[in-house]
This record gives sequence, structure tokens and C-alpha cells, in this order.
Amino acid sequence: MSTAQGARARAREEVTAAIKEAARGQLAQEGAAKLSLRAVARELGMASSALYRYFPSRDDLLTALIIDAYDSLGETAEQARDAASEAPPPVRWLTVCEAARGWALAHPHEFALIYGSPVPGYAAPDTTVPAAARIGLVLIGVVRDAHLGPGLARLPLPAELRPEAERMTADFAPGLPPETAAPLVAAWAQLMGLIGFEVFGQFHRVVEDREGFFRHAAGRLGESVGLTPS
Amino acid sequence: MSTAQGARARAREEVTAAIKEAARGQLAQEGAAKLSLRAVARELGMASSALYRYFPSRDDLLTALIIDAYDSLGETAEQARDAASEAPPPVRWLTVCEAARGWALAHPHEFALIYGSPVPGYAAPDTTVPAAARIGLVLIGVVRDAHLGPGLARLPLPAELRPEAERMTADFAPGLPPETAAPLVAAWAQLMGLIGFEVFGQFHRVVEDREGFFRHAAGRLGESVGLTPS
DNA sequence: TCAGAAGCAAGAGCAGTGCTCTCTTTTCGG
DNA sequence: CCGAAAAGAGAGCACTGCTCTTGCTTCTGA
Repeated sequence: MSTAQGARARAREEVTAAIKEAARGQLAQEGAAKLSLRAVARELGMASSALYRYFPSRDDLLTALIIDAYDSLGETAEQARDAASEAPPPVRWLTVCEAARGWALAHPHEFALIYGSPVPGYAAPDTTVPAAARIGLVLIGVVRDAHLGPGLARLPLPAELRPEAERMTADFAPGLPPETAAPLVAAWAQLMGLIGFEVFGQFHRVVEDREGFFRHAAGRLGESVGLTPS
Repeated sequence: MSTAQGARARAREEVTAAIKEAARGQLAQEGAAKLSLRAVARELGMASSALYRYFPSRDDLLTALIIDAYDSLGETAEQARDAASEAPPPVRWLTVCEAARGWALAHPHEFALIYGSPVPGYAAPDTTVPAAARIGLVLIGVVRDAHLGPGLARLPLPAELRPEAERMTADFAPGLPPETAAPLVAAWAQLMGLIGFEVFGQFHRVVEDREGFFRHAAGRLGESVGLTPS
């Protein structure tokens, strides 16, 4: 945002970016647990204490990296959606899912940062929420497009879940039939479960044809939210 | 195993158990990242160096805790299955799923240890594999029972995934129709995705009726492997 | 314009960590 | 009973996050 607002502010932004860049490099090599402020400072040729002018603590640096990771994943998903804007919704759904998987495989430690165990304290701070929502919004958008067209199947909804489903649609998926809200949220979590198992090595000696397996599973996930293949 | 084999060996087992017990306590309070060997030693009133007679490194202690956590979850799942042995397979599936969720909510840090980001190095060592498989075997067993009875729906299987599906059934789900193998593995990963999202706070301000939402999602997960509700 | 305020960098230092080494004590087996 | 093996204790190394103090630079407002 507001650039060219004094040489000092620009320098600050540049140093901040450099710190995050170096930290991201360490993250990719060693993982979040071994990310060291002193090593980052060493790589940048500055005193470790100077680093605290930019991030008040190690956890704050990690939080910044978390937000960046959410944004990076979200942007990847958005690009995949836009690139497949001509395709029918089920294909677009699969494209977005595969883009998310590809991003996670390319950035395993960043994926672990956002969908693995939360490292700082216990729960992630609220500042991460908007960035975290991006990929969810992409998935919702694909389903909404299908609903506006003719291609969304109706799903059964147990009576006791109806109030929750209506609250969900009102909160973050307006214009969608309430029956799809819960399956959509579930599919979001399940998609990350599939990706996480692959990234974290849980499929070791279990799934060999990872690509084909994921295609199949993600396709069925799309069906579970009402996207019927042609 | 081999107890009463000399007082020395028994003392060793006791100390080993005490170390793991104290470590588990720290894990539950602070999380894996802040588990400190020295703090464990302090709590037990022994020198930190003495601890290395029992675990050659911090990561080895963590690995032991990982195996115990897998076993604890597996045992919980097995008990739930046995307690519902009279119920029809779809109900038993749901019972096992809910038991897994309950265990994870009761032991969030242990869940994070096994299904969150792998802490030591990158991938978990092979010694964890048998313990990790336990809950998977429970899920397979439920579906197999349904197959031996009349209650398993046939699923479509894309031709390009057939070899992989047949390898899977041969490897760890003999006697099951190949079409269910891939959905079963996917359901396993997706179940942990659902639980993980709830445990890690990803459903914050998204899902309110967690219990009902999970019931619904887990039930549909059962359907996705062919378990048709009565 | 130019002093004061604010921002920035650096170094020393504190408390804590994982881990290794050496030394002493205890315990077991032949 | 005695030598060997196991266990414990303590000092110490290199590292960590973080704080405090000390200078220096840049910006700002009277």
C-alpha cells in the first residue's frame, strides 16, 4: 500500500521484506521448529537485537509468515480458478483442488505452518482470518457459479442441522442453498486432510499413484457438494 | 513384555515410563515445541544428563510419545468398535469416527503430534507405522463386516485407478472389493482433516454446532465408502 | 534553521536449551 | 568377591529468544 511515503518508511518496508524472505528460506530448509532469529540476522549481516525493531518476537515473525502463506495459497487458487473460468464447474473445482495440492507439495513447510499444528501458543491470532478465508471463498465461488447455472444437485439436509446450515449460508455463502453449506465446509476441511496426509508422508507405502488418487478423491469431493460431472 | 527379569531391568522400565509420563504432562500443557528435556529431568528430580541413558535425543523421546499417541487413539477406536459390535455397520462407522474425534479433542497436543506437522526432521520414522495403522485397520474392519453382510454399496471405479485399487486391496484390505479401497483411504485422510480443523481452531466462527456438523459429515463419509444408512 | 524527538543499529548480558564429556557410585553376573 | 556394566551427577559448549544500554542517524515542528 502507501509507498513513497518518506525514505525511512520505504527502507523499513524493504528490511521487513528482506527479513521475511530470509526467514522463508530457513523455513523451507529446516521447518518452523528450527527457524532461528539469530540465524536470520546473521544471514542479513545485522545484529540479532536489531531484528526486534521489526518483529517484537519470534512468534510474530511466524505469524507474518503464516499470513503470507495463506495469501500465497489463496492467490494460487484464485489463479487456477481464473485460468479455468471457461470450464464447467466440476472441472473448475478439480482444477482449484489440484492447484492447492500443487502449492502444498511445492511449499510443504509453509503448508505445515498453516494447516499443521499451530506453532505459537495454541490458536492462531485473529489477524490471520482474512488471509485464511481466501481459498475457502474460491471454493464457495465455484459452487455458487454452478448454482446460478443449472448444474448443482440438491442435497438432503437433516432437520437438526438446518439452523446451523442457514446461519452458515447467511454468514459467508449468501445465495447458496442451505443444504450445500455444511458439505462445502466439510469438503474444505477434507480437502486439506487429503493434501496434508500426502505432504506429511502419511500415504507412505499406502498410496502409490498419488496424482490419480487425488484426482479421484477431489472429484468425489466435488460431487459431495452437489457438483455433478457431465 | 518380559518383566521380573532382574530388578535392574524393571527399574529401567519404570524410569522410562516415568520420563514419558512427565513428558506427556508437559506436552499437554505447552505443546511439542516447548517440550524441554531439562524441565522433564527437573520434574523427576534427576540430572538432565541422566535422561540420555533412556532416550538418546529429544527427538527420540518425541518419537516414543508419537507411538504412544497412535496406540492410544487406536485403542480408543477399537474399544468404540467393540462397544458397538451389535449395531449395523453405518452406525458402527459413526461410532468409531466420533470416538476418534473425542480422543482428539481430549488430547489436542497429542493429536497435533501425530496428525499435525511432523516435528522431528521431516517424515516420521518407520517405527511408528504399525501403531499408526491401528485406526486405519478399525475403519477397514467396519467396512469389511458390511461387505460380508449385505450392506455395502458398489461404487464406480475409473479404469485408470483400477491397478492402484487392486494393489491397495491386496496390501492391506484383502477380501474387500477394489472399488472401495481408494474411497476408504480417502475417507481416512478426510476424517482426520475434519478432526484436525476442529482441533486446530480452523472452524472458529465458521462452525458453531461442532457436534452436529461432525455427525453429519462423518455419516456422509461412511456413505462415500459404500455404507448405506438403513 | 536547527534543536529535540523518534527511529535504528549494535553490543553485552541473562536465562534457558540440547547435548557431550568426565567422574563417581551402584548393581549385577560369573 | 571382584571385575564389568549400567546409572547418576556435574561441568561445560554452543546455541537460542529476548532485554537493556549506548551511540548514531533521520525526521519534524517551532
